[in-house]
Amino acid sequence: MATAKSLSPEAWADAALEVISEAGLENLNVESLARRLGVTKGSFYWHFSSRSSMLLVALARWERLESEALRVDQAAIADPRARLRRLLWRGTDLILERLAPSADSSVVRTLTRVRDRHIDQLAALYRELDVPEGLARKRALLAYAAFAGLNHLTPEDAGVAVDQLVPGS
Amino acid sequence: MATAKSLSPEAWADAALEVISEAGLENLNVESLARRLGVTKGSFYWHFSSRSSMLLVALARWERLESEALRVDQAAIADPRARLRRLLWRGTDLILERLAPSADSSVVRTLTRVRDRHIDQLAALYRELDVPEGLARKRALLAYAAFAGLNHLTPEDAGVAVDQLVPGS
DNA sequence: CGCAGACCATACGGTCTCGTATGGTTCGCC
DNA sequence: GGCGAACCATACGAGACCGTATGGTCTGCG
Repeated sequence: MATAKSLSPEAWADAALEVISEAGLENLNVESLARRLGVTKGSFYWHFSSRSSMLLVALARWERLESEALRVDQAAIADPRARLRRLLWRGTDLILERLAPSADSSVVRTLTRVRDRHIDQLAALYRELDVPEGLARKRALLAYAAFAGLNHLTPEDAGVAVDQLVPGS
Repeated sequence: MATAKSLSPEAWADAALEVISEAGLENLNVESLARRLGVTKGSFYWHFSSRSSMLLVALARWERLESEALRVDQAAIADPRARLRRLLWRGTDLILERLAPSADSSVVRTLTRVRDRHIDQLAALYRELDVPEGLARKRALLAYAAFAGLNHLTPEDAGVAVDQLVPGS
């Protein structure tokens, strides 16, 4: 069974992010999270002072991992068009979608930062694709709106939408 | 004080839709809803058998009102471009946004119907604007993705995004 | 008048979840 | 060997919410 002798805060954060991705933030509760890790609440409240403090750690971890994964992902693609397409598909990230409807202020702050980074990155890509300066940001805004709404379409339809956001394809 | 002598199911449904628009579906609970209407739970459970049955009524009412309001709205605008622009701005409907993250099956069914109507309407408008048949539906899908993601932008940025979805403007 | 039913208040039981209290086990280290 | 801290189990209290039970009030109507 490989009974891991001890749990780290990161293990809890990762499990929390899994739950958020699968069932949304409102279904993230301490006891089911503990069960998922094979322990009980006693363990949770040893590692964290409250549910919300754990959420802070999980959010910070997600922001860091998301940013890093995006960086690596983008760096591995030479063609700007392919890079743009890849970035757009990240709109279907489930955690992003599940976090969006939250009114929690720490969630909102995190999402705002991530959003701004995404928009900036989209604008940079359009500039790299020879879209004139003024238009690049406008295109980025349109692309981001679609990016944020992609999961409301079927994957095939989402593909059709993404295609139209990649110039000359 | 104009103490309304009696409450109708529609009054409950309207109040529920307000709460959903303001605070989301997960914050819609019977007692606070009753307080908003100046009564107690006793009244609620006389009019409805359960919270979920009331939600069904509210959803049906929303779908009907939304559809009717859209029809009237569109019929009053002659220019197809203005009509398209107006339709796109409906993506910022708060109820639509607040309902989207729900996993409730009746909510999902309602939203699917509304979505399909919106996409069809977008496609029809693009055709009316002389966009070739095959492209019209593609444009509609892109427009809908953006439509669904508009509230993730500031109003000004949303305006910039919408502009790019209206041909020849 | 007086009754019946519509409409609402109040009080209660049940469930879920957070957080606390407290006790048990394991492991490094003197 | 024994001590202390890390780590976890178990049991409990508190609050939010759903739904039920039951009783009160008002109104139309025979």
